[in-house]
Amino acid sequence: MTNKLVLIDGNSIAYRAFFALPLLNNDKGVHTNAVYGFTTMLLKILEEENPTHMLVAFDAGKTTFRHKTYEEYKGGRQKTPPELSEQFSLLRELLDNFQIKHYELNQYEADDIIGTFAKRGEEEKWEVKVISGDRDLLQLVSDQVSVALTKKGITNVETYTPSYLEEKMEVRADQIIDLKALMGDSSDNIPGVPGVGEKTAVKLLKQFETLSNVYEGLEEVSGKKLKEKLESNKENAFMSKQLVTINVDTPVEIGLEDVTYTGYEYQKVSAFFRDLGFQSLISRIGGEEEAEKVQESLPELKVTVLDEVKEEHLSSSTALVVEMLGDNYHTANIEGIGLVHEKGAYFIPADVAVESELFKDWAENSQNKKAVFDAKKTSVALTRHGIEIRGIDFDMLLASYLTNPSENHHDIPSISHRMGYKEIQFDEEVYGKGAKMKVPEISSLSSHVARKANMLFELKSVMEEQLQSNEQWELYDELEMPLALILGEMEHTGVKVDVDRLKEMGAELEERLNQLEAEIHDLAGETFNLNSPKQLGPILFEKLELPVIKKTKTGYSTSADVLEQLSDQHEIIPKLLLYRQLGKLKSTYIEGLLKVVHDDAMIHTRFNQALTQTGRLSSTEPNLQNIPIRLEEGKKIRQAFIPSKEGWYIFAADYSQIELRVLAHIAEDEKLIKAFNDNEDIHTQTAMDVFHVDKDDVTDQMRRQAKAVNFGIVYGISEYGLSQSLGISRKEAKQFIERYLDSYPGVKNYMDEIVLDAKQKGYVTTLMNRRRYLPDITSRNFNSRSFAERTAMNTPIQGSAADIIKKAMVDLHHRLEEEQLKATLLLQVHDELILEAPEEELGKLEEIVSEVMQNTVDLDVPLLVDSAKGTTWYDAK
DNA sequence: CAATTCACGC
DNA sequence: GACGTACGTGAATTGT
Repeated sequence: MTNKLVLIDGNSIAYRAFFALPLLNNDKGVHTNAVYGFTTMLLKILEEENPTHMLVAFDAGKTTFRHKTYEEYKGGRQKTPPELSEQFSLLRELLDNFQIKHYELNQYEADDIIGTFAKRGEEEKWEVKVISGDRDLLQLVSDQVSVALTKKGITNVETYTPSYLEEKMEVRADQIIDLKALMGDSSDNIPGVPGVGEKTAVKLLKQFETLSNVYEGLEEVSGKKLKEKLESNKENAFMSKQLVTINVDTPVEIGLEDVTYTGYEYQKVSAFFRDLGFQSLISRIGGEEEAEKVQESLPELKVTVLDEVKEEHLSSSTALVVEMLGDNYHTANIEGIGLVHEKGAYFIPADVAVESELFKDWAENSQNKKAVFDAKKTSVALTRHGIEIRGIDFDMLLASYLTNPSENHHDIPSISHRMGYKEIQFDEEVYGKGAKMKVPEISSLSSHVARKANMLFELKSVMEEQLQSNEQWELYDELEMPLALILGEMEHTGVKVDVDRLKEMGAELEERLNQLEAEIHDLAGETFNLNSPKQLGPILFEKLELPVIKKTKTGYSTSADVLEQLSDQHEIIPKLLLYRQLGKLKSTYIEGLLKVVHDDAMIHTRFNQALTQTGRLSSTEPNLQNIPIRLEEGKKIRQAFIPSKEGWYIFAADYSQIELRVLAHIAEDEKLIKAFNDNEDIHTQTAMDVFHVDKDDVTDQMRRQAKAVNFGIVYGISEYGLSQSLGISRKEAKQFIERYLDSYPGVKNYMDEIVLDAKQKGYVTTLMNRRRYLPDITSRNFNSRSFAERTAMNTPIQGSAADIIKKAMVDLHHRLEEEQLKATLLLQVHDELILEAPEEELGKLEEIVSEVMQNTVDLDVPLLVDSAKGTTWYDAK
C-alpha cells in the first residue's frame, strides 16, 4: 500500500474558518470560531483521506525571503484581527492533541514548506494531497499531487487534479506560475502586468505556452495596447513570476519520517474539546470502543467494593458520592455510594449502604465531615432512604458555581479536567446518553464513582482557597450552603396538587379549544395544524393577505405581538390569540403538571441553585416559577395548588419593588432613596421626574411608560428592547433613558462607574460578593460590548436582590425552627416566598415572615413585604 | 435528537 | 450605521 501525505496550509484554513463562522465565544470569553472550523475541517480530512503522513504548515513572522525581492510583497494587507491571532496558539494545541505535526520556518511561508514536502512525497511516489484556500498552490498539481481548495464555507472543497485543472482553468498546472506572473495578485500585492487579467493571460499562454515565450515572440502578440503593456512591464512580470513561485527546496529541518501520522488518542482530544466547549464534536469522534479503551488506560485507583460496611471503611473526614443515573433525584435510584478518605477508596452498592445501620449512624453524625458534589441532591436522595445526612462541609457544585458562574458544566469530571486532573471519565462515556444510558458492570461503576469521590477529596482545599481569595467564603458558607439544604427540604416536602381540579380545568379547556379550532378553520376556509407557525403563516399572510409585520429565519412570524397588531384586521386573529393562550394553559400547565404529579398528589420540583448568571434560582420538572398570574384564565391554575394538610393554608409573601430599591441603595441616588423612604408609588414618581409634572398631572400613559423604563433598568434591556415594549422608535426610547438618567444623577453615576469598574476588574459583584465575569466588556464588537455593559449595570441589581431573598430564606428557616412553628417553606419565585401553615399559626407567621424578610439586610431604603393567605395558591393574594 | 418558534413567569 | 438585543423552562412542530 502506498503512503498518503496530507499537507495543510494552516494559516489559510484558519483564516477561512475565522471568516466563515460567527465570532464564537466560549464561556471563558475565548474566541474559538477559527479553531472550531479548523477542527471540523481536520475531522473531515481524517475521515476521508486516511493519511499515513500529515503536516500542517504555518507562516512564520512578517518578513520572508520574498521581501528581499520585492519590499511591498503582501503590502496593504489588513492586519490579522486580534480575535484570530489569539487563536493560533489554541490551534497548535489542537494539533498536538491530535498528534499531528505542525511546522513553520523563519523567512518562509507555509506554501514553501508545503511545496517542499509535496515534492519530496512525489519523489517517493506517494500520494500527496494539499489543502488550502490559496490558489497559488495549484502550481503543485501533478499526477501524484492533488490540491483541494476550500470553496464557500470550510468543509466544502474542490479538488484539483491535472485533468480537472486543465478543464477548469484552461491552462496546465505547469503554467500556473506564468499565469500568475501575468495576472498579478492584488491580495499579495503582486503587480503582474497591469491591464492583463485572467482572460488575457490564459489567451497568451494558450498561444505561447510560457511567459518566456510570450516575451520572445512579443511581435506576434495581437493588439497594440497589449504589446505596449507587456513591453513596459517586462521586469514586473518576471519579478512576479519569482514571487509566486513556491520554493520546493526550502531548508526544512524535518523530513518525511517526522510527519508520520498514526492516529490520535480519543481521551486527549475529547478532553481538549470539552475544555473548549466543543460538545458537538465530542460525540462526533466518540465511539463506545474508544470509551472502553480509555478506561483501560486510566491510571490505577484501588477501589474496594464492600458487601458489608465496617468501622474501618468510615472516617470523620470523607469525600462522599451518592451516585444516581438521570437527573431527577426525586425518583432516580441510587446506584451506589463512593467513599474516599485517608484509608482508601470504597464503593458501597446501594442496597448494602441503605441497609447498614453503621452507615446511617455515620452519615447522620454531624461530627463526620463530608465533602460532596451537590449537597441538595445528596441529602434529598438519602432522605428518601431514611438517612438524614449531617456534617456536609464542602459542596463542589456550589464552590464551582460561585467561583465561575459562567461555566456551563459543573460536574465532577468537567471541573476536574479544568483543574488539570484528567484521570476521570465523563458520565456520558461511562453510562452513555439518552435512550442508551445504562448502568455498566460493577467494576466500571465502582471505579468511576470512586474516581469522582477521589476528585472531591483532592480538590476540596484548592477550591476552598479560591473562595477565600475571592472573598466569597461567607457567600458560600453562610448563604449558599445552608440554602442548599433548605431547598432540599422544600423540594422533598413538595407541593400538594388538586388533581381533580386540574383535570376539570383541562376538560373545560379542551372543549373551548375544539370550538375555537373549528371556528378558525372555518374562517380560514381550510383545516390545518393550528400549532404550526409554518402552516399558519401562509394562511394569514398569503391566503387572507394580512400585512406582514415581521419575518423569522424560516418564514412569517406569527408571534403574539405580531398578531396583536393585526387584531382588528380580521376576526380570525383574536380567536387565534385566544387559542394560543388556552392551548398553552392546557399543554404546559394542565397536562405538563399532571405528568409530574406523584401518586400521593404531590409535586416535587427541583431548584437549580447553580445555573443562572445572576444568582437567581431556576426550577424544573416542573417549573413552578412560571405558573400563570397575569391573566385571569391562567391564574386559575393556581387554584390547583393547595395545602398538604387539612386545615392548613397557603401563605405567600413578596418583596415590593425589590430590584429598584436595591438600585436606589447601591447607586446611592438621593432622589430614589427619598421616594422609597416616603413610600411613593415608584412608577408615578418616575413619571413625575422624567416628564417634569406634578403628581396629579401624571397620566396613565405616562405612568405606563415610566414603568417600562423602570422595567428596562431592572432587566438591563437595550434601547431597542424598550422601544419594542413601548411600541415607540429607538430614538424616542433613547430619549426616555436619557431623561431618566438626567432625573436620577446618582443612578447615572452608578451606571458609568460600574461599567468602568467591570472593564478594569473583568467582573462585577453583588451585595454579597457574588461575581459575574464580563470578558466581552472590552470587545471591539459593538453588540458584544453593549450587551456586556448592560449586564454590568443589571447584574449587581438583580443579583443583589437574589442574594437578599436567599438570605431571607436562610433566616426564615432558622426562625421557624426557633419558634417551633409547623409552618414550612414550599417555593421561592424570585421575589416571593410561598409557605404552608396551620391556621393557628397564620397570625404569628405574618408577623415573622415580614419581619425577617424586611430586616435580613439593612439598606438605605426600607424593604416592603406584602403577604397574604388563602386555601389555595390562587387565594393567597 | 436537535433546532425553531412560541409563551409563561420575574 | 450595523449588529440583534433580560433570564429562565417547556411544549409543539419539523427535519435529520
